Amino acid sequence: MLNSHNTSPKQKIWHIVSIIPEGKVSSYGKVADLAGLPGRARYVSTALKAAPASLALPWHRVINSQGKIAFTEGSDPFIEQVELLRSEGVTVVRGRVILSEFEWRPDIATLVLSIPF
DNA sequence: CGTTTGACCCAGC
DNA sequence: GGCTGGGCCAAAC
Repeated sequence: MLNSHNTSPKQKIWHIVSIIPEGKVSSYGKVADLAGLPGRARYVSTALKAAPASLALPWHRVINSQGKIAFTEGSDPFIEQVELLRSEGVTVVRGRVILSEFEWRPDIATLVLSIPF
């Protein structure tokens, strides 16, 4: 068995976020699901906030289930997220991303092989 | 300690 | 599209 017992919930979340491809986005709830924490979307935001900068996570690729940026519109982090997304080719209109076009849809096999827990 | 907060989500109007 | 109520629960107070 893999090391599921020594991987903390935060580490699992950080790992899932780390494998979201450039130019794609995922949602808090989806990240929670993939990390084995269904129903814990809220905790994903907590974990991202607590993530060490040294991990250099692509946190900007995580938005809400409606395709919208979760930060208050016009706030500094909101603006930063829009810029980061646009810099990698993701279209953002009024704080929203068209999920049908940019949502990350990993195939199961690739996903399993890229998750160490 | 008890209470509130929050980068959330979904079903059901 | 919007609003509500309920679920979620670690962190911050």
